[in-house]
Formats: sequence, C-alpha cells, structure tokens
Amino acid sequence: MSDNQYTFENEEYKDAYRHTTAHILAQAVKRLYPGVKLAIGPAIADGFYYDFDSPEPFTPEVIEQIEAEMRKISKEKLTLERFELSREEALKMVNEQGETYKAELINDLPEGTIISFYKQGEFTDMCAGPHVDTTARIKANALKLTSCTGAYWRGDAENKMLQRIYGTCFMNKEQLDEHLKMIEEAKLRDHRKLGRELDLYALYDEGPGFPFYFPNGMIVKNQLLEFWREEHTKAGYEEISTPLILNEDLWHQSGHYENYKDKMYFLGIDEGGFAVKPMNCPGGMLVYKRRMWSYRDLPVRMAELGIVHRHELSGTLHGLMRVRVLTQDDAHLYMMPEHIPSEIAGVIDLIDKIYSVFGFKYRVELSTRPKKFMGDIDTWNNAEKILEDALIEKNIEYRINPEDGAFYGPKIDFHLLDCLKRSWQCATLQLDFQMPERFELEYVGADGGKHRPVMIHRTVLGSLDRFIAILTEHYAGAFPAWLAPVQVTVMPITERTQAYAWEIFDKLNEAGFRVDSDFRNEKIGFKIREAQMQKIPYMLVLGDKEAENGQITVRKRGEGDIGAMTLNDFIAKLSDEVQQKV
RNA sequence: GCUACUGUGGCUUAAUGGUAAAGCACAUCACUCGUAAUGAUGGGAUUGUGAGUUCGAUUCUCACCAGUAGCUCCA
Repeated sequence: MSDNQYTFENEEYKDAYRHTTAHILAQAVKRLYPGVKLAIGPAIADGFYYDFDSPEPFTPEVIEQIEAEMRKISKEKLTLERFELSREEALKMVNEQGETYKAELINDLPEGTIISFYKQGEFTDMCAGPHVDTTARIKANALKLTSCTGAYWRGDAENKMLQRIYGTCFMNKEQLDEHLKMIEEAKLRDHRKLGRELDLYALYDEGPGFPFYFPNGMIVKNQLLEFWREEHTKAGYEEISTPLILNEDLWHQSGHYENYKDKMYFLGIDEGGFAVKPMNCPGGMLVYKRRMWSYRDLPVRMAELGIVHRHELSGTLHGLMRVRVLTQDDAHLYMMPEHIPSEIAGVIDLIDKIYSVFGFKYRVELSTRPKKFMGDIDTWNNAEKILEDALIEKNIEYRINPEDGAFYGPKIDFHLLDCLKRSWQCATLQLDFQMPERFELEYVGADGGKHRPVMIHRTVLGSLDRFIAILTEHYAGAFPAWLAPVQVTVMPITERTQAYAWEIFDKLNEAGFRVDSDFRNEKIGFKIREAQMQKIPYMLVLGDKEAENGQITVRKRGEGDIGAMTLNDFIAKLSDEVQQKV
C-alpha cells in the first residue's frame, strides 16, 4: 500500500481506520471492565460504535475514562494480527472468553465462512476486517466518544438491551475539530430551534406530539399547499375531504383495527364505537363507492389532505418530524391492472418534479411484506415485482427495506435528510390489491361485467409537518421569497420618512406581497439586525434620499445592500422570484 | 415502550441545603440616529408536577410528566 492510500479519501481505509478504533474502544472497555461482554462494533457513516453487555450502564465519567484508555492504547503502538480458526476452534476460544454474543454470531455464520480474528496486544476480537496495521495509526488526539445509549441486541426489541457507545475519529485533530464544529453548526438549523426563533411552530407539554402552528408557520404551510394544489391539478388529481372520526366497524372492515389498533385513538363517549382515523384510505374508498364507475373513468386520482392521529411511542416523538397528529398529502388512485405501470411512473415523476423545486436529493427504498400482512403471498410477490420493475424501468437506485411494507401492500419510500443527516421517510407509493377486495370496490369493464380495481396509496410530501420541518432545516430558516412568512419589510430611517415608507408599504401590500414594517424609533442598524435574524428576504431602507428621488434602497438577505431602484423595478424583481420559486 | 441524560421568568443561561442572578424579549422615557445591537428606568420566575428526607430544598431521594440522544417503531 502506497502512502497516499492512507487517507480518508480512500473509503476502504476510512472504514478500516474507524473499525480499528472500534476495536480499541472494546479493548479499553475490557481493560477497565473485564466482565463486560462484547457484541458488535462496526464503522458507520460518521464514526463507529460498539455494543456491550454491561451490568452497569456507562456514565459520562466512565466514558471519559474509556476515552483516556483508548488514547493510551493508540500510544502503545500495538500491531494488529489477523488469524483464522475453524468453526470449532473459534467457538472454543470465544466460549473460553465468555463471549456468548460472539458465539451466537459464529453459530449463525453460514457453512464455509472463513472465521477470522484480529489480535492487538492482549485483546482479540472476531472480525472479518479489514483493519489498519497498528493502533499507532489512530491518532490519540483525533478520536472522541460522542454518546452512549441503549440498543437492542440484533436490533430486536424482544432481545436484551445492550449499551452502545458511539464515537468518531479522524486522521488528525484538525479534521476532528472541523467535524465537531460542523455538527454544532448543523444544530443551529434544527427546526425545533428555528421554529421558536422564527415564530413558526412549537410543541408544548400539554400536547406531546401535537404541534401548534403560529401565523408565520401557517404562511409557509399554506404557500406549500398552494403549490401542491397547482401541481396536483395539473397531474389530473381531484381533491376530497373525509371525516376525522368514523365508526369502528369501518376500521374492522379495513383491517386497521386488527393490524393497527395499538396506535389508534378510540373515543370513549357513550355513543360508542368510534375511532379517530389513523389513515385516510377507508374514508377515501367510501368516496369511491359513492357511484358506479366505468372502465372509461379510470384511472381516478383522489387526493386528500388528511389529518390523521397515531399514538406513536413516546420515545419516538421528534419535533415536527415524528408527531401524533399529522397532515398527509394523501391520494388514492383507482385503476385497471394495465394502468399500473404508467400510474406508478406518473407518481414517481410528480414526486421528482416537486422535490426538484427544493433541490432535494432523495434516497429510495423498496419496502417488502411485513410480518403482519393481509392477503396471500403470491399477490404480495407479484406486487413487489411490479414496484421493483418500475424502479428498474425508471433507472432509480434503490435498496430493499425488508418487512417494512404497509400491512396491505409493498411500497416505494422516498427519504430525505435532516440537518444532522438523519433520514426521514417522506413520499411513499404503495400498491394495494387488498383494500379494494375488502371494500368490494368495482368498475364496469368493456365486457359489461363488474371488475375489481387496483389501488395505489401515495403521498408526495408525506407528512406536511415533517416536510415543513425538513424545509426549515434545508433552508436553515431562510425560506425563499415564495415561502417566506414575510417577503419584504420597509424600514424608515427617521420619523421624517415614515409617510413615504407607508406609501411604499401600501403599494407592496396592494401588489399582493407579504410585507412588514419597522417604524420603531431605532437606529437603522438595529432594524436591519432584527430583520436579518428573522431571515426576511428583502429589506427596504427608506431615508431622506429615497423620499426625495422617489426610489427605494434594497438590502437583500445574505447579500447586503444591492442599491437603489424604483418600486416598480423591485416589484417586477420580487414577482419574478416568487414565480420562479427560487 | 426501552437505555442514558436533562427540566430555573416568553427565550438563552448563572447560582446555592437557608426563601433565586444576568442577557435577550416586554413596558416607559430620552435620543431622529444611513446597512447586524443607543442609553436609562421598570414589571416579570417560589426553580416541570407530586411526595419524602431535613429545623429549612430550587439544590438530596422517589414517583410521575415533558424533553434530548439512540434503540425499537414509522409519514
């Protein structure tokens, strides 16, 4: 290996480097707490982790001690040696060490797998590798343990909860510092923080998972919806609205009661038997059933901005990203089987078109049959195949998310990233042969007989709430003019120019812009600071000079003073910007 | 739900086993000041909720509630 391969530019080396650091972490823990059992410890996107079965949880003080021990190990310059053992020898060794989790891993390895170990000093760990050659490669001042949490063995809540220590490491201290600084800066974009600062939305103790939207937040939401409606009309959708609360019988018929009741809110009033909808499809299907359909009518695309309530586990709530009440930009498409490929393509195109306005890069997953499912396996396999073919046809890169489909069908999910690169599912496209059956949906075919339509459930934004949170973090609160709660603010420099400022204000208002004003007796620098912090796209500075020559001086967020112009020129410029959605 | 941690005026933070400090914000007054903070004065918290230990708790203990990170789950 030549020297220039020892760099994080080389992904393989980066992984080996961080994986070795994970081993150093395990070695340090074993030195300090010999009774702790090892589980697994991989390299991940921004660092590594190791899972331990420890009788005592690791406190922050303990974490510091472990980190210190890791630095020591790095300085001990231990050589990493790889060796291989047969299955029997490997089992014998880990059993002697009391490493029961490793034994379980070995037992689950397919026959014929080469079982390799890496040894550094007194520490040996079963591992496929690769690793770096010596612990001296890991710079003692460029590693950091970042957090300690619980994590279930093999990711299964039925299993024992282990202690996971997360950490990261870099080639040098500068890179580590840069990384930590980047994380600090990313936290400034957190929608929960910006939501308060920009007076958009917030959550209160009184309603865990039930967000409150303030006037500013409603503007962003409504602008987004206006755009959404335009695009959906163009794409041939019609909009409906169905009740939030419906008879329990309906939820039995749909299978939600059976498959989803743990997350449903039931009403305990004496009329009895009513539940708050956790999904929109049953209501939507009743709308479909209101009349008889001809095959000539299909496909039918019915959209609904449906408000759904779901009792999510308390530990999963996260700002607007994961809530207990959300507005879904849902739609149900009813079609004949031959429509399926083109309808799937249409939905994917619509998602791509809308996301591209925001410049979002998305990741696609194909979620397959879950453990709790409706219908027969052949239908499922067929549906999964159809979705997979659609992705291949569109040349979309995707990964399989096993057992994560809806209980009525497999789905294609579109994921977006938040400020800390956490992935959130937004758009989804679900192919459903079950619900039409359950609800006995029909259309009359060319043969004059009744047939069963196929159904697609889909969202583009997903949860409006989540999407707004993602947008807030994406723009760091500096919404483009078309979304910004306030597009422009007028700021007279002194009382002398207040009348002129009012004149400008009124004209902008009449032109249909969201305009604010700052007529306080404050210095212009102070007003600018506040408007800047509120991330208002345009500030109009109006002093004696402007009043005299009938112009306005424009300050643009992020760019500063862009000079004087006429109000008409400014209106043209801003209109254009709003139109272009830039 | 699980593991760990956190919870002080609207917001951000300080402090202490003996009845809470500051900045921002807010109110009043003065200043009329040209591109990221003018100055002064004032009002506002019994320290998430409940219980316990104690002569006395915001500070210690427990329970509950809420939040943060992650696991599980999921739009």
